[in-house]
Amino acid sequence: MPELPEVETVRRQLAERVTGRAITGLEVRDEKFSSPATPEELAAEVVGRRIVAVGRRGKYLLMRLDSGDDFVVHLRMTGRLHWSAGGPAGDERFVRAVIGLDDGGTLTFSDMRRFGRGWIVPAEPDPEAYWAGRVGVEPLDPGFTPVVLAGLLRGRRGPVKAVLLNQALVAGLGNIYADEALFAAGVHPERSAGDLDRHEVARLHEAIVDRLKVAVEAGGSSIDSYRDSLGNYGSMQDRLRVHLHRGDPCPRCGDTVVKTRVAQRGTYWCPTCQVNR
DNA sequence: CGCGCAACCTGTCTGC
DNA sequence: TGCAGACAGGTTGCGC
Repeated sequence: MPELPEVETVRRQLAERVTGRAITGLEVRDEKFSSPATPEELAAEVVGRRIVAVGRRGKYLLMRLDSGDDFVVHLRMTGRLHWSAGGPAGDERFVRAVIGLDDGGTLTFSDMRRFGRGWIVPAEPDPEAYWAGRVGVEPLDPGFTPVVLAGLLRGRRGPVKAVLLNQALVAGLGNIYADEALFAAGVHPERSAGDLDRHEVARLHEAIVDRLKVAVEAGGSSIDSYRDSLGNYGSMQDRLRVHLHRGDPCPRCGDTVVKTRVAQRGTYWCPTCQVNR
């Protein structure tokens, strides 16, 4: 499922290919894509506009338009944004929207489960107010430090994994990289967030940054449906240490990786390396 | 405010 | 073999 590394991979590819292009058409094939706005309302904001930059906030992909507005796309679980030099691409059954570009290229949004959306965050009056309640610190920005992480964990009694999944606190971690970061840090996913000592917080901070950086370099994890914007697989799925590895030996100690439910999510961890003290 | 949980979807897996 | 139900998980919204 697309998390920060997958969205960042798509962002980099699109930045190279669509920056400077004008949007010549928006064909919405599934009205859920633009909802609650109508397809006509969304098209009115994007058609004729030029894409001046491609950015990212957590798992949100942002195409900055020359109007100053952001055309935001969220892939949710099974969304794909596919760029092609010619016409629409991707699995015809699941194509939800087709964006035409002035060089003849096409961005095709497909999404089996129909959770993904595209919408406008207007430049006025205050886009930051829109993001403030949704996305927290960017874990690959210099502003993400052990002290900042400690502040986010402080006073919270819920499981530390729930904090990592909360986009309003740390932006971009999902179920895959939360599991991987907790394993790399040697922290049990159900540890009460506020109970971590400063050494554990430091290890967790380092693990989050490291796992995300490695995953970005690997082009993300292609589990189930994820492909990048050129239709290629990532390779991080081959380097996951515990996620999806129930029953396999822990790569560190050899004990058996287990799967339980934490924060309403399937959670993979090592009972020896991640002790809930 | 913090936390848990249902809902949104549909293809695939699991168990009887 | 077939079919019902569980499962997958990012985000929103509601209830306590």
